[in-house]
Amino acid sequence: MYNLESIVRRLEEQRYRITPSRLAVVTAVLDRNGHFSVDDILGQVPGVGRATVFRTMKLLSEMGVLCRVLLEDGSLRYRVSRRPEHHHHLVCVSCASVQELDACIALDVLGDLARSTGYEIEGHWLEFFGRCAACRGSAA
Amino acid sequence: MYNLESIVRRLEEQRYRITPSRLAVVTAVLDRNGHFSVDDILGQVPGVGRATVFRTMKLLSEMGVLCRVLLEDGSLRYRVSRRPEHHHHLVCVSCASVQELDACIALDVLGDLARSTGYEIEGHWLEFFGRCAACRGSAA
DNA sequence: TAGGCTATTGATACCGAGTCTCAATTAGTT
DNA sequence: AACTAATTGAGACTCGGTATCAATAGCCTA
Repeated sequence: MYNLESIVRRLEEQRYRITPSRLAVVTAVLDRNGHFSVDDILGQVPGVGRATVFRTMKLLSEMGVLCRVLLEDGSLRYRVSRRPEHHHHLVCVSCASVQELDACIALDVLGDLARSTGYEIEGHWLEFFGRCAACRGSAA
Repeated sequence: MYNLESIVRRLEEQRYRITPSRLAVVTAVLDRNGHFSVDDILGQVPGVGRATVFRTMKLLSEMGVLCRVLLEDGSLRYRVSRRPEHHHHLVCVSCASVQELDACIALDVLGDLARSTGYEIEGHWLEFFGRCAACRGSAA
C-alpha cells in the first residue's frame, strides 16, 4: 500500500521535483478506491493543468502506484494498485469497484497456445466484469 | 466465411438499404485479413464519408461480420470474423495478423471466481499478443 | 414507370482521451 | 541569492468515435 510520504520519498530518490501540482494529483489519486479517469482527477485539483495531470498519472503508472484498468467498452481507467506484479482485475459494472486477482489463469495456457499456433507469446489482456456482492444486494 | 453476396442478402433480409457506400465499405473490409482501423478503410473508399464508414462498420459488427480486436496498448481495431460465437484473439505484434482461438480459457475459471469474490460475472476481455511463426522466421 | 416515403448520406461540429509545443515559472542546488 | 534544468499551464493538435442536419436516393406501391 502506498501513502503520500512513501511516494514522495520515491520521487525524491528518482530526482523528480516535488511540486504542489504533483502533490495535489498524488493526494487526489490516493483518495480514490474504484477506478477513475484523468478527468475525474482533473476535477479535484483546480488550478492544475490537464497536461500536468496526464503527466503525473503517467509517472505514477510507471512507478507502479497506478495501474490501468480496461473496461467492457474498451476504454481505459486508472486505479491505485495494490500489487506491483502482473495481475488482472474484476470490475463491478455498477459501482466501479475493482478486485485485483492474484492468479493469472492465462499463464496456464501460454505453453499450449505457443505450441499450437507457432506464435511466441509476449503478452495478454485479461479483465473480468460483473456485479459485486453489494450491488447485487441493493436493487440497482 | 462471408462474401459480398451473403452479406447483401442478410442486409436485405433485415430491410437495410443496399447503397453504393455500403457496398464499397463491405468490399473494402472483406479484402483485408489482418486487423484494421476505420481510417484504414476510409482510405480505400474515396467519396464515402467518415461517418458512413463508422456507421457501416458498426452495423457489420452487430451482424457478426466484423469483430473488435483489442491491441496491447488498449486501442481497438476491427477484423473480419470467422466465427460469430464468443472467441478470443492472438494478434501478431509485428505483422498484425490475427488468429481466432476456439477455446475460451476464461470459462473454466468463472465459477471459482464468482464463488471466491461474491461477484456475478457478466463478461471478460481476453486477448493474446505475440510474434507469429512467419515474423519470427524473418529478421524483423 | 413514376411518385413518395423514409432510410441513408456526407459535411461538419463535437466529444473524450491523450500528446506536443512553448514561453514562463520554480525546485533544488551551490 | 543566484543559477539552471525540470516542470508548469495554456493551447493547439491528434485520433477514434458520435450527433446533427439538410440533401439525396433506395425501395415500395400504384
